[in-house]
Amino acid sequence: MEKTWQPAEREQYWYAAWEESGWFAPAGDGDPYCIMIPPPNVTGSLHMGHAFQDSIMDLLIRYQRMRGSRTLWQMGTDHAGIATQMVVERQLAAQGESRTGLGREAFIERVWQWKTESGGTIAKQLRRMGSSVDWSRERFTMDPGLSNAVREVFVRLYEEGLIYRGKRLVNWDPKLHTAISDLEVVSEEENGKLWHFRYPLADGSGHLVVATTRPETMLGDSAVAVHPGDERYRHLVGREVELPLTGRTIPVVADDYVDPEFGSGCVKITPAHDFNDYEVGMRHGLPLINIFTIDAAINDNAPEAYRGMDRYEAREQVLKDLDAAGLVEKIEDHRLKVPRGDRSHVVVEPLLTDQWYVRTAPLAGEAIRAVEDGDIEFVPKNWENTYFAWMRDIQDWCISRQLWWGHRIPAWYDAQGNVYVGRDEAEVRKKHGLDPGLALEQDEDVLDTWFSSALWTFSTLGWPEETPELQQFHPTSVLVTGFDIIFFWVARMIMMTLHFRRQVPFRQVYVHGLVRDAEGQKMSKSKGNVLDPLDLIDGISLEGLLAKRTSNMMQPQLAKKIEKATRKHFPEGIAAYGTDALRFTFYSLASTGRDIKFDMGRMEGYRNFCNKLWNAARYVLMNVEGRDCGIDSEYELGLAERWIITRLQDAEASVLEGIRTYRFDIASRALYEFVWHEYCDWYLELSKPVLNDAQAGAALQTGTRRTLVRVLETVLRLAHPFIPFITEEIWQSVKTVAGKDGATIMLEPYPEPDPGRADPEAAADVEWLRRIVIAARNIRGEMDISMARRIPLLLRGGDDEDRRRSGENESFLCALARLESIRWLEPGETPPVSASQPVDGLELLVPMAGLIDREAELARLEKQLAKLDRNLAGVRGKLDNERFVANAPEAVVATERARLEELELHQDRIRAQLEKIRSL
RNA sequence: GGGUGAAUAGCUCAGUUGGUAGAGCGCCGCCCUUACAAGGCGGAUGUCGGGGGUUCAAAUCCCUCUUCACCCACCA
Repeated sequence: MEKTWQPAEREQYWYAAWEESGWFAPAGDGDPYCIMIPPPNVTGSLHMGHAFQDSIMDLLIRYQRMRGSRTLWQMGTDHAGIATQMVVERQLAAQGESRTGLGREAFIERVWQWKTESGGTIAKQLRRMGSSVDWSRERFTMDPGLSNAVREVFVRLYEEGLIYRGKRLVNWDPKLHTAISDLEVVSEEENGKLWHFRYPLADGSGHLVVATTRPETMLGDSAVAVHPGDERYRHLVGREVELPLTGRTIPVVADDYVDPEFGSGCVKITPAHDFNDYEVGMRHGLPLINIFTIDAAINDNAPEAYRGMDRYEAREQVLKDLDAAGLVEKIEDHRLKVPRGDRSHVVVEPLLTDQWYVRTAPLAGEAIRAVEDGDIEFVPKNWENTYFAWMRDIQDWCISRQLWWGHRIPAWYDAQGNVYVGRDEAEVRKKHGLDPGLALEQDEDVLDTWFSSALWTFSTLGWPEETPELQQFHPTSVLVTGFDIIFFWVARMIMMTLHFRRQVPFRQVYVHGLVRDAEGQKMSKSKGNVLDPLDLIDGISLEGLLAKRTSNMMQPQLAKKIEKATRKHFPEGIAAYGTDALRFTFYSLASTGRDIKFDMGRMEGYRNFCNKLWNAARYVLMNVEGRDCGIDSEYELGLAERWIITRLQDAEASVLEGIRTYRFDIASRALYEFVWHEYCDWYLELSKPVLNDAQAGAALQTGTRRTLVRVLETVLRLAHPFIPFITEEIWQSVKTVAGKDGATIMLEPYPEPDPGRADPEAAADVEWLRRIVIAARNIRGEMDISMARRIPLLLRGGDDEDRRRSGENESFLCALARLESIRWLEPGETPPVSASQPVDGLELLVPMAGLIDREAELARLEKQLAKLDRNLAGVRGKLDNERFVANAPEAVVATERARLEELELHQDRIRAQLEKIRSL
């Protein structure tokens, strides 16, 4: 084995080997276990969020596979309607072409072409993460099977009256020229103004004042509303006002919607361009005057002077004109929420259009109940509240998009505008008995991407066919996802699946946090703080990283700032840490549901951990290869062996519990702790005196070798779901000496703790041993005595148990504390002047002659004494409190009493030592 | 306006049913002791955001306040 673990070549080698062997596919006849991958954008690339999420899923999958479950990790990608269409449109624009120029068919052809070109990226990257997805079953939301499922669902919902078409006010994205759902609108507070305008009363008897944040919409006003109880304006209700600049008059209406406290208490009502005003308009039978084109420019319904102007241009003009007419009362600064499209980032416009909707309320009831009844369980549980809150107030879902890339809506129109819905045109004609000569046009629109995603758990398994996979793997076991798509995806999957399968889509939803940068900022291209998981795996130079972060920027002016920050955080670029280190970092940071700040320091630590494991394996092999490891021969387990086996059972139990409860931080810490601080720090050290002692019995040495190998082999299996590559690499080297002959660690059984193998006495003895060694090392360390120098140790006090233990473990003590000798003081014997350290009832003494500096020892003892005094004060405080003694459980009081005794003993000893040394 | 989460060592974070505050990184010493310097050994470091309360005992339970983050909601 090399001196350090070199992930670069070996990781890719092993992944290819696993994949070629077909080991990722479901196998065996164990209980089915299935995870559906949240389908990444087919043309996208892996970001830290994916890497995190995929690491978690792969851990669960590998764990289940090793346990013997029939395990399926269903792979697939999403066509990502808007996102993908935007990318291709941008490419076209760069070549001087356009979507509309190409025409629908050619454009879609181009998108498919782009999918073929770039569609492999994410798959390649997933492989680098070690993700053991079943590639043979890979699906795409627009492949024939899934498209069929989409049509089936649409038609059935339509026939059940759960899908309808209607002219409604929707969120319109004027840049992308499509409707978007409420969820795709993000509102942020921005600085704006509140303009107060005077609208003259039609009879010339004065005016009223309206306040607005959007002056240009006044061109579409069809009323002014006041609160019915507002005394100031009661007399105006029912009268008419002149709508400036338009030559129209509009009524004053009374409506509860108005807040008399806000602004002037009069609200201009623009039913075609504001959701609230729309409602008010409906209540009062007001006309809807749409003044915007699909670009949000002024259309022909507005006065001629404004036609063709962009909305912001129109705003300026309206303001100018109103000002000229002397109708501007005042202008105030105002913070307002501005709704923007989550993709285009332009301000969305409420616009009256024909769209398709899913009636969600009837679907929501079951979906709520499934979670209430525990058929679906969120982890952590508090996300259920978020889910409930949204589901109980759910709005109909606008599913049509005016895009070209996506599932075309299976609806056809005749020249009269009659709608026919069916799986295809032939079915429509047949079902409705339409004349073959009747011309039908299919709906131009496509479905919201999330519509097909909502069917993901069952469409990927072959629905509407009742396939064996569907039978076996549905409901799936757990959904691993981010909280940001609970509404977009999780809730809709639950509704659709319950409706069409009468089954939940998954039994658990594990909701993980967001991966943020070291400063807690969201990673985004525009902030230039994005980390590419592959750069962490393979490493990247500073120049490479800078180039990556500052190329193709939407806002090139930020490049300087990004460069500066990047130079600060990564002055030497990024080292190659390997996939295992990255994965382990994710696990260790994945505590319950909170966001994680990605910390390079931690990753370095876990890279070192991999290396530690690697070197432990080197040590083991070095001592074991070609020797008898007791696989089929006589062996004897010494104290250290019985202890490490005991600790291994504990570690296994902790790791399992961590995985079972989705506490990957706990599981990974248990592994780290065991490997580094038990196995390496102590057991490997304890094995040395045995293996190097010519006097030691052969059976004991065999038992030691056996245990070295077997514990290592078990730890590799225990760690494999976390760090698959290095464990496979090492396992291949140790499997033979460990008496194993499997082809791969990934199909070996997962370790299970066996309480019967625990040996509490051995555990206690080694615990004692550790304390003695640490105490001796403490004297050494504090006194700066080199490890090269062996020191004599004197023991005083203690009981028979202490004598037994020291007698049985002399060679361990000498080896680990680098002792020259151990000697018990005879009762009444006066020891030489020594440095000392109490351990329970025992006192360790190291003669000072030639070794220890008087002043240094005095300082050390003073320090210890001060610490003891603090502890003693605490304990005495408790025991002097009568109420504590009276009320606390006896066991707690007893512990404190014992502790007091011990502390006092130590205090006496240290005082005696101090006196003795001072008197020198 | 509602809701959620967070605040613990210089940094990133654990802390299970209340019972002596922990890890990693960083820091300070000493060590190239043949598995590992990506290492070993030893060490220092906290009014557990503030204030109340319950209790013999609170990082932990209750109330309240402050700060930060996020989610939802129609205030022109």
